[in-house]
Amino acid sequence: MPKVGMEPVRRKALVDAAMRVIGDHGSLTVTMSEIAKQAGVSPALAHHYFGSKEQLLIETVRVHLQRLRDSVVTALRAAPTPREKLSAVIRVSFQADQFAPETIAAWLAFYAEAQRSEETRRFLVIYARRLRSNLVANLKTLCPAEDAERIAEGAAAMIDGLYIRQSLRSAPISIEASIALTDDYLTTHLNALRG
Amino acid sequence: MPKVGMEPVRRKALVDAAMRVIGDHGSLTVTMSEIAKQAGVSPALAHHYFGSKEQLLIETVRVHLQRLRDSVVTALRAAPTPREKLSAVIRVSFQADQFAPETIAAWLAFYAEAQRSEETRRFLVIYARRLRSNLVANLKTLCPAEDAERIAEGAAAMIDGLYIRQSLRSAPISIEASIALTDDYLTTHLNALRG
DNA sequence: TTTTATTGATTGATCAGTCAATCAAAAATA
DNA sequence: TATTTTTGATTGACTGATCAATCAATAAAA
Repeated sequence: MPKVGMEPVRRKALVDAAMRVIGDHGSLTVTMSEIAKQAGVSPALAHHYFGSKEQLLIETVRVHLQRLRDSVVTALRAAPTPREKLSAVIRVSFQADQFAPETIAAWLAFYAEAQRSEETRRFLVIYARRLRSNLVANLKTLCPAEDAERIAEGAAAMIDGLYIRQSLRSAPISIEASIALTDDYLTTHLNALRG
Repeated sequence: MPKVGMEPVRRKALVDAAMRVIGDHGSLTVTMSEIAKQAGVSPALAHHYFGSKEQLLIETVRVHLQRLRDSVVTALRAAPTPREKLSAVIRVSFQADQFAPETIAAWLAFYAEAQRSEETRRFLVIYARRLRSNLVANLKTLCPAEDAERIAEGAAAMIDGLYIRQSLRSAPISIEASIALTDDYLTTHLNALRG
């Protein structure tokens, strides 16, 4: 059985398994056994590669935020104009896989975890900053800097809010509607500035 | 020591203690011992009155949502016009005690818990519906019903989003700024409808 | 032989929940 | 009023379950 070079394979499998289990469970109070089982290995192996449960969870946040970041970068490259880049940022936030109930449940759990884990908090802060800075940078080409900051703050809040509200699954709003609502926010406020 | 009629006193003390411990801890993974200690009683007594940890936590959500509701009702009564009622709803959401880091941490934990506890989820759904319906009712007097629904959705999302973003404590935005941002959202969108 | 991958078995800690016992106020009774 | 009974309040000690983490052992590749 034992083949050399399994480490990266196992690490990826465990990180993916963690995300899935956390999403299903809707909480970070998952056991190493559950995660390991989902990844098809023994709990001991998970400890072998990650040292502790906390490290595995931190790595899970890190990897998934990295993937999200890659999506944003790709989407930004594909959008030619600032206004289209703004829409692209919004669209990525509401991508199908991001909007899946288990994904939202997992992110929610990470937000809660950030209250205790400084490292988790750091990752989420970086994500929040990046979202904001992407919005501000493109807004600045369309309106004064001061307004750009304010509108970005509102848009970021709306994205996070729409996202969180999905987690309750009451009056669930579609991906399209969420995108439209946020996009409309930008359009209306930019128009208001022109008088 | 033992006096009769302690039950309501103890229940309140335990519910308040739970909220405080959860807020400090930033998570629902708190022990009955911690809560009981904070309330100044033995863990056994907490079990005596609430039966289980889950019941105590559910009661904690219920009580605090009830208090929030009372604040809203009072604020709505005091506001004379629909437009002022809208601002009142927004203002209550960002009240000083609501905006305290521990309070936000606690609500975040409850949102996460709602993924698993059907009863917790029910309470939060009711809160979300009530917020939405308060907004819609007053917006309808100022614009067509269809627009009212849309604007309410956006405002509710923005409120939740601004709230959640405070939990990361990065680029923290003041109470006043949060209120202003949300209020501005309403004003701008209502104006846009008038052409 | 040395190194890497892997696991079963075990340990130690933590915790929710239980229970029997205690204490004092209130109610009933003499 | 004095005495007994009942009841609510309260806790310390205990139990059983869960789980993260460890470790020694095994198996295969290098």
